[in-house]
Amino acid sequence: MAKPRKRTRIEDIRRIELIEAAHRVFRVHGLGGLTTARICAEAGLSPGILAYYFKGKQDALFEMVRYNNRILAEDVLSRLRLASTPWERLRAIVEGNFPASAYDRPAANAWLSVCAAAATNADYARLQACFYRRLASNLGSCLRPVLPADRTRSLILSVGVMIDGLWLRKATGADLDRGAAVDLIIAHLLAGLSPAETLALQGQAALPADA
Amino acid sequence: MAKPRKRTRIEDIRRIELIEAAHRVFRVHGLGGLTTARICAEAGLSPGILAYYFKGKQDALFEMVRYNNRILAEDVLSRLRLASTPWERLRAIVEGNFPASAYDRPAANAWLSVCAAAATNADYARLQACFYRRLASNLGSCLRPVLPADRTRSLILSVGVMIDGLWLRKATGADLDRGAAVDLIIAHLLAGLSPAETLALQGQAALPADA
DNA sequence: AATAAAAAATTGTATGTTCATTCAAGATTT
DNA sequence: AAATCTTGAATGAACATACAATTTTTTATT
Repeated sequence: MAKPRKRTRIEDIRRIELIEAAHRVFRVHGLGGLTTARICAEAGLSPGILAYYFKGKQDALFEMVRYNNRILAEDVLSRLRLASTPWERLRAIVEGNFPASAYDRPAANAWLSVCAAAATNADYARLQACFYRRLASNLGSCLRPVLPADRTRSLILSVGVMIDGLWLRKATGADLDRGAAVDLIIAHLLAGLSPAETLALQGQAALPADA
Repeated sequence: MAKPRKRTRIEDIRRIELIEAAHRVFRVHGLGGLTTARICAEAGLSPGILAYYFKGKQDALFEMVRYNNRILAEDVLSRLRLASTPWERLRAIVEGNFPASAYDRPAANAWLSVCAAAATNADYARLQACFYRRLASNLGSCLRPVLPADRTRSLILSVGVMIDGLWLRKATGADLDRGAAVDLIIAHLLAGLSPAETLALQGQAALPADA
């Protein structure tokens, strides 16, 4: 097998510059308005450069969506590290899905356009599946120790559905802020739990906090 | 003012044929794969004809989305006519938002791509706003007579959010059928209502059924 | 009814635009 | 001077739209 060529410093820098430029354009114009020319212009480079550092537009976009997902995932992770009870972990997961810096209309639209594109783009679909799997796994680790399996499954679904719905509503211009979104989901959780279950979630750390 | 020319029979027929053809292509390929050529081919006509009956592609697409919305709205309406208690009406609204004939992956994707496009297309945005307004108004007419204003508002929001989320999940290929979707929302409603409120909704028709 | 004239409907091609991608040439760094 | 990086223009594909030519339907006239 061919020894993979060691990356130049510049190559790494430019790739990141282009990915971040694409991300900025993406957040404003969505997937539809994302042209190679615009990305390069945003990065302050000439239009041909994109093909030099990426296999093509699709390749660059894919890296950009990964970059976007990583930001979300890290927000959740950093919040999880501060949580000690399952209930705090639950809250951390929900809050992490509405980052203060990203829960706005352009971002919601951008995310929506990726969901729509996932229908015909296997790479996007894979990223999305991975995203959902992580969310389900995170929620499950909080709920499973306290709730019966079917209740756990149903809450994982309904919380996931509400997160999606709240992002979609944001994309349509709904007058919702991060706090309202989180509150709605927390209220939904509380309504679906018995007092005893709530106490169990709040009172004891069913798993080590840094698992 | 000019007397509006009476429409030829053929003109009406062709417009509907083209709209329905567009709708079929739309359901399979989403907004992205919707080209004038494909629409005309699907209708069994030649590529130039679209410009004859519509101002352009955008015009045809707009009519097609309206057509799509009308199908949904009529499903809800016909169910509402059969309902006599507020609870039945509530259920009718929820079920009407997941028509047996349309809650499938292609349709969900198509709908998603319209939501994404609404970000940059004022016409789509207007249709969408109208759609949400009707949903909120329908739900409100059931809940308002029984619940305090803030509870009503919050349930209108959460049910709407769940409907959106369930469609979005469907678009990503989630293994959900119509029944599961409806059940999830009904369960959410029940969890959010006190026994007395549930009884009030089930027991008396707070408004005439055909209002 | 028959026929001619006009209007409407339809076709298929041509045109222009947008955009991703390619590449030869030039600039910069190693 | 060799390797790497960058440019800007050229190429070509996909597509909406415009339109001249042709066919079909309707209307008017005898």
